[in-house]
Amino acid sequence: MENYLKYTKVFKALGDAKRAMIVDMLSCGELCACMILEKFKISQSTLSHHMKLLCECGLVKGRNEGKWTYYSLNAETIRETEQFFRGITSAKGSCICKEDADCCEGCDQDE
Amino acid sequence: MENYLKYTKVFKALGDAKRAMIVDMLSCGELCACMILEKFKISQSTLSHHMKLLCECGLVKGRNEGKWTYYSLNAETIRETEQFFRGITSAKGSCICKEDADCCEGCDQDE
DNA sequence: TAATCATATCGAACTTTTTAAATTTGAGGT
DNA sequence: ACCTCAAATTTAAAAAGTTCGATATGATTA
Repeated sequence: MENYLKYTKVFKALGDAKRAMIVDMLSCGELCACMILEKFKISQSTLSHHMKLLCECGLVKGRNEGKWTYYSLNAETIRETEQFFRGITSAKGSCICKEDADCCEGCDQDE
Repeated sequence: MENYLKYTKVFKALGDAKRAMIVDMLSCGELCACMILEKFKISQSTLSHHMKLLCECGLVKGRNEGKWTYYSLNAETIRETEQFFRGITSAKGSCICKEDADCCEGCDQDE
């Protein structure tokens, strides 16, 4: 149940084209924030905000080195998210309506 | 590039706990809107709105039968979304920054 | 220890999303 | 034809998200 909390945050993070592109860029390997900034027509503060969201949902890790911050993907969250996605989209997955008939009663509390 | 358009819509749809739960419920098989409504503490109009979003992004299909509307998952979009996710999270995927150095220039136009 | 550079945070404007009540539509049933 | 029921749409209000300029922080450099 608390999985919904965790992974809808990840999906929300990917629900923005720029953030999805940033993830794509990072799939090639670690990048400095300034490198990412060069690729986009956004302000530095906006990028910082996006990176914060990506880090908070666990999809991205940040690492400080002197003045710079290097970002890279978090393989574990990626693996888990793919698993969660499979879980909710296949009958073999968690399938809450089978497990617990009253599962959705409190669903508005976790947002 | 237009993939970002398409799949960030899917992720946005899943970026809401209730909608993710609805998808989970539908993974067990087709359900009538009224059945889904019973599970949630939301109004009929709100559910209708959520179902519209889920259909518009391609994740869910609707089918009318008399007064009722039956919803089911769209296997094709699910498969494609998983592929897209793998694409942007693995170095073997699309990796826009390798393919096109100026790929992100116009990224704010597609939202 | 100032100045500078890379990021982060704050504050405010603007846009989008979420939600529900009220209404409409469209299909049966009486 | 009229009534009823399921679902969609409209409307409006509140909540959340996006963006950027200005400012703060914190590390290197002169």
